[in-house]
Amino acid sequence: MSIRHGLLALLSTGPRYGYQLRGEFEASTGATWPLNIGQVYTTLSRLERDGLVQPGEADDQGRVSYTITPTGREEMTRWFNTPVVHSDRPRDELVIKLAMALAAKETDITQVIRNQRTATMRTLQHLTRAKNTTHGTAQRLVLDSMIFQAEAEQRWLDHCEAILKEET
Amino acid sequence: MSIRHGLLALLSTGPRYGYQLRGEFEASTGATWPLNIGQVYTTLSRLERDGLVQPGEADDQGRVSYTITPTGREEMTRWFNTPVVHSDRPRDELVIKLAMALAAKETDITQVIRNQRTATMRTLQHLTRAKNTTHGTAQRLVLDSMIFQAEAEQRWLDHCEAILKEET
DNA sequence: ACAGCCATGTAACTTGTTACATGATTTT
DNA sequence: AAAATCATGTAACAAGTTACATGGCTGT
Repeated sequence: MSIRHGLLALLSTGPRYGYQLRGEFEASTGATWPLNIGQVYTTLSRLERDGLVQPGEADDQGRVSYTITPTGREEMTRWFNTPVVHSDRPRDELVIKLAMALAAKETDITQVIRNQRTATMRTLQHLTRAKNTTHGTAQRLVLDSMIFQAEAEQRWLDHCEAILKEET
Repeated sequence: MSIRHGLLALLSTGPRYGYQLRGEFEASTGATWPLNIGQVYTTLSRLERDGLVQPGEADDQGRVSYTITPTGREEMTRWFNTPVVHSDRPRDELVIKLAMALAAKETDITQVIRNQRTATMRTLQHLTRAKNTTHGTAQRLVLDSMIFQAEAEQRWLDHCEAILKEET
């Protein structure tokens, strides 16, 4: 529900039309999560369906601005006040993959780990380089989060390799 | 595509029926990601539709075992050999939330951070306790991954607070 | 008799996502 | 004139998820 709530939060400071919303969303998250413009419109329709936003009249250039409703504002506040918990999160594909490699007695599990480490290493390099071309605090924090996560992943991969070696 | 590939990987060591698959999946991931039994059947149907598995005849107790096809085996190998990259991953709700709190000039952004830190702390305690009742390497590695991630999250939250204070 | 587990399956829904169609305006 | 950007929108689909219906078997 990230995009849904993200757009809602952007609308909380005033009406916007679709194209503006994409711009502001990407200005915050940067190249990390590009947002397909089509998705903005589908999401806005669904927010409207659920009574969280309301479209206005099209202006002289055919642009339709959406306004947040009181219900929408409530929902946004609820979102900000409710922490993201562990069980809300989607299944982590990498973790499933290693767990299944173990269960399926994949012979090459250490190779799977090494492939992943190489890829994550490359990701870390991209992210570090990207930090130099960052504008604004939000973008920077998003990048830092990715970096922290990638580092944790590297540590976990090392840890997995160590434990698997132990078990031999 | 975690469940899809996960079930495929389990089937790679021999035919299984739905209920067995859920059991083995949960034996690996533990209480971390419980798998609704209905989802096993919907996923199996979709795997069949895509030619990756094939159902056999129902046995005397009405159980239908699925067998992986050559195409399915290929797909599984491809999965294991392809590292999970950064851009495959779903948007991280917490990161979006903080980025949007900044963009929306949420006054209480530090409160959002503090709420999250408390919740993550509690998660960490649960996870640490859960480690004592863990059986098997896979379950242990899954839990360790969650712990590493939660710790990275704590560090990131501290980092965010520090940077926001700096900017005042 | 009844609770609970084993076992299968379907219908309905959500979010996310992309491909496509359409046209106005702006820049080169 | 052509290319790029601004701008809206729809159709179609994937994957995940749950609620529900159904029935057999097992233990108390």
